[in-house]
Amino acid sequence: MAANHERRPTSHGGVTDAIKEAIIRGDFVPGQRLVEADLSDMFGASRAAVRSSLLELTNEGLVEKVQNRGARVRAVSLDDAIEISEVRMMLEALCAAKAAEHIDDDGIAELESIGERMSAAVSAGDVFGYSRLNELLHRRVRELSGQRTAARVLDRLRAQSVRHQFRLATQPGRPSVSLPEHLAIIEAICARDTAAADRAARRHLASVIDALRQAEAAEASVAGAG
Amino acid sequence: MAANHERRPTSHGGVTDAIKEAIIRGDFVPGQRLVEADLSDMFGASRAAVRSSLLELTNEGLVEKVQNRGARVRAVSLDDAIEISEVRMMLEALCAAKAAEHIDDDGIAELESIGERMSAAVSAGDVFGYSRLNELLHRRVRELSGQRTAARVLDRLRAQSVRHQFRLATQPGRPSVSLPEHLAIIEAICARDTAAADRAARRHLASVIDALRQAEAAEASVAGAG
DNA sequence: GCCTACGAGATTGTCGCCAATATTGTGGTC
DNA sequence: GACCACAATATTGGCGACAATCTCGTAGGC
Repeated sequence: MAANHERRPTSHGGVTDAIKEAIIRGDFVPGQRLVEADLSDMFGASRAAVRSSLLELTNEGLVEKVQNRGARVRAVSLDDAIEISEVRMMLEALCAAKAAEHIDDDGIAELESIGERMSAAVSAGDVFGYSRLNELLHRRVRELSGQRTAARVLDRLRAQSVRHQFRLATQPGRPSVSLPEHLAIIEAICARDTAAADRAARRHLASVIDALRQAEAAEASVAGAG
Repeated sequence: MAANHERRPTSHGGVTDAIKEAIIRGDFVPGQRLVEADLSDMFGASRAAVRSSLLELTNEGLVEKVQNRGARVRAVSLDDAIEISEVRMMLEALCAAKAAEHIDDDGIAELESIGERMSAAVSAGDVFGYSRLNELLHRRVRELSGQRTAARVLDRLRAQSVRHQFRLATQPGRPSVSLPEHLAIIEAICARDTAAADRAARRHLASVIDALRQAEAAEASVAGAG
């Protein structure tokens, strides 16, 4: 298993999405070589299509290419993840504030529904469901903000850091820390309080960075002890 | 002049840079169609090279491609420019704060030198020189911050908005508004005052957004009167 | 006179081949 | 026994040609 990339997208966009998904899902691990001919067989596309897809994904920060030495899945270090989270802190705060400004009644109902489902998922210990709601919440806030420039950047950064994101989500005790932060963001946006939304988003991302730093420290001590 | 794109880069990177420069310099105007065969002749490269360059520049937000309908130079609207400036406000503030944290004596000397030259350029009415120093200052702050993720994003956004940037710079009276803002950023960073650097960068970008909005209003009234 | 269907030209999308470069394995020499 | 030069292989980079698609002009029909 872990490999059912046997569609026939043939064309550029399809191959790009397929490879992107495979990287995000973890079918291709960080550092793994991506040989054009192999991908070409795997997805049933021409080498040219694979080639342009690889170029596009390089621009998105998901793969790294070296002249005449091929492409590999980009390995996002913990330092990179922290940098990404710092940028996200700024931009998610911007989007949260904008969302608070522009939100309508339908949006409020939707966000509140997401909040309730998140609480339920955490109560039920449904880590995976909570993780998906987490992603949904962040995406909806980005969309509701109407700030497409920031949304595009955040999309890319999120794709780059899914692995760290997921590791954090499965960390024991993490959901009970992040849930109230998420609820605070929802509450602020639904109250149309831009300043509070900004602060809540900042606090949440600061907490993410803290958690990453702790993971870094834990890993270092394990490495030292092992 | 306005057209001496007759190098022979042949390879991908060279063509990409050449087209990018041509767009940034204004040799290709917003909305202009970019026909692959024409570019291929113009730069002496194969169509495949031009093609991959166009794809890369699409990802950078400098050109827009439509399926089977070709590529055009992206026309960045005033609304787009304001969005971009909003994102820049967040990220330049982050970089300024980080720069204030990490800066060493050499960096301080360099920034102060840039500040002095900016003052001199404004005194002398050297708009073009001031504009170049402006870009230099922002770039050095990005680099000194050590935040490569933010720096990469800012690089792209800046390339997208050069046209608006330039129009602002040539607006009469604008330098005397932006100079003290720039000097405040330099002073805060050199004093290693992260909070002040953050505020100064925010204030500067807020002023840019204001200027853009005024340009929007002025244009609307001209359009209404004409 | 206007609308629709068709066709010629232009432009992009895709593919397979060949050359250039890096990597790996082998043999020889000190 | 280890190091270096060289050749074989694997992989990427670049190019030209062909097919698919779109645009625009033209002719025919209502």
